[in-house]
Amino acid sequence: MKDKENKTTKGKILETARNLFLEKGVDNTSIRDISKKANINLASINYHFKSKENLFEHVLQELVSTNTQKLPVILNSDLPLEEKIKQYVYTYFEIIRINPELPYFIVNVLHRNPKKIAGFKIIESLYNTEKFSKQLKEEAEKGKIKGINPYHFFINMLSLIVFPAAIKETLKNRYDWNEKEFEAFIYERREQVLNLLLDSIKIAKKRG
Amino acid sequence: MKDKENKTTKGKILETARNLFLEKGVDNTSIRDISKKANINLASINYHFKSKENLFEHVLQELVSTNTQKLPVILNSDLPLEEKIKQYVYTYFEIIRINPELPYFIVNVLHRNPKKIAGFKIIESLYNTEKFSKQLKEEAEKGKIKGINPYHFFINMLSLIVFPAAIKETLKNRYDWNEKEFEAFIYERREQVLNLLLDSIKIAKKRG
DNA sequence: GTCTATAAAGGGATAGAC
DNA sequence: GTCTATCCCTTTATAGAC
Repeated sequence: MKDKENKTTKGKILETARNLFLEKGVDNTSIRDISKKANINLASINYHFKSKENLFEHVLQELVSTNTQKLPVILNSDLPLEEKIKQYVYTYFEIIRINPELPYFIVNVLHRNPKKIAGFKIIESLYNTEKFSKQLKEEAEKGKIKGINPYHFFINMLSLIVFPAAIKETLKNRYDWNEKEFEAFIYERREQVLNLLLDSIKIAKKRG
Repeated sequence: MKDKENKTTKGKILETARNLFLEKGVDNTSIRDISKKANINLASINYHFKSKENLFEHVLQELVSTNTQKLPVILNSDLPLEEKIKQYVYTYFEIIRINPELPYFIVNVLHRNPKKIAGFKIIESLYNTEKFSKQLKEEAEKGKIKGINPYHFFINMLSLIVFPAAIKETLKNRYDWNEKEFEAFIYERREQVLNLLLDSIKIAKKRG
């Protein structure tokens, strides 16, 4: 993704702003910081993006659409339930592996201005769970899986995948893990989470 | 808790700062905001707390110790495993019910300065899982529960409990829940999470 | 311990020359 | 489209009178 960035002024501003926003948060990054790091004149940034808030919205749109577009596609696909959950979990873990700062960034901006941000189409689509909910309900009715509140199941998925990444630095500090050790933990966690989720809706087989 | 606040200047500053930090975040709250809302002279705040960062640290200490001190006590108690998990889950949900902004606040400040904050004794104690880990391991060796990586189990607990609260406003917006509906969802979730956690380590009984 | 006043720095944004 | 210069506001923090 970063390699494809065209090196126009606009592109350079977006790239630098994205990196700084992810690293330090939107409110702790000034357009002067961006100006310095990108080597682009301060007034030029305002010329291209009109305001910091507008620049932030562009960065958010680009970040979310580039990184998470696969998730709603999977959720709304016609895949069988188990395969769907597997792909969703694996894809989400891979997104976070590539972009480890994303979970905290999203949690942060969602809280900054919930009404506004939650209304963004691109954010809304992440929580498009209608088809998935219907699928869970139907499979339960067929007796293939345990009955479960689909909202809870979806939020279980989200929580188990996203939260550890959002407190990554704290876990590393607390348990004295270096980056490699943390990565190994997360890699192992991928299977762990998938199994937990699948087991939680699995109906115990009769022995025989 | 809030009722016990003594109405000294220092107490009023702490209370107002806490409310504003929880509501808007530390970086979006100025000491001027605190000054206005508490009706206390700006210079007086700096007289009592020396700097905003120092005030923040006092607020954090007070918030965490007041609200979460029960959690490490439960985790390090001699309760049987199942009862321990139950009390931990229930207590955590109750803490969040009383103080719904706490999860986001903690996630936020943990990320602001991870090295410094994670080093606070009061924060460290929240992640004191040695005794609990040992207990999980021993029960597994006795064949009472499934073997599981204790870190994963602990982080599963944390994630399932804390994350939904950290994105509360987004969930409310997305699914058109009012405060009451969200509370009902979380109340229901409490059982859901507890069962999920207990089931995940339960060994299937042989039929007989 | 509380007040007014102000220093000193940093922030977003724009005017106007090129 | 890019530059310098600057406006104007907010912020943290402190000096010094009371």
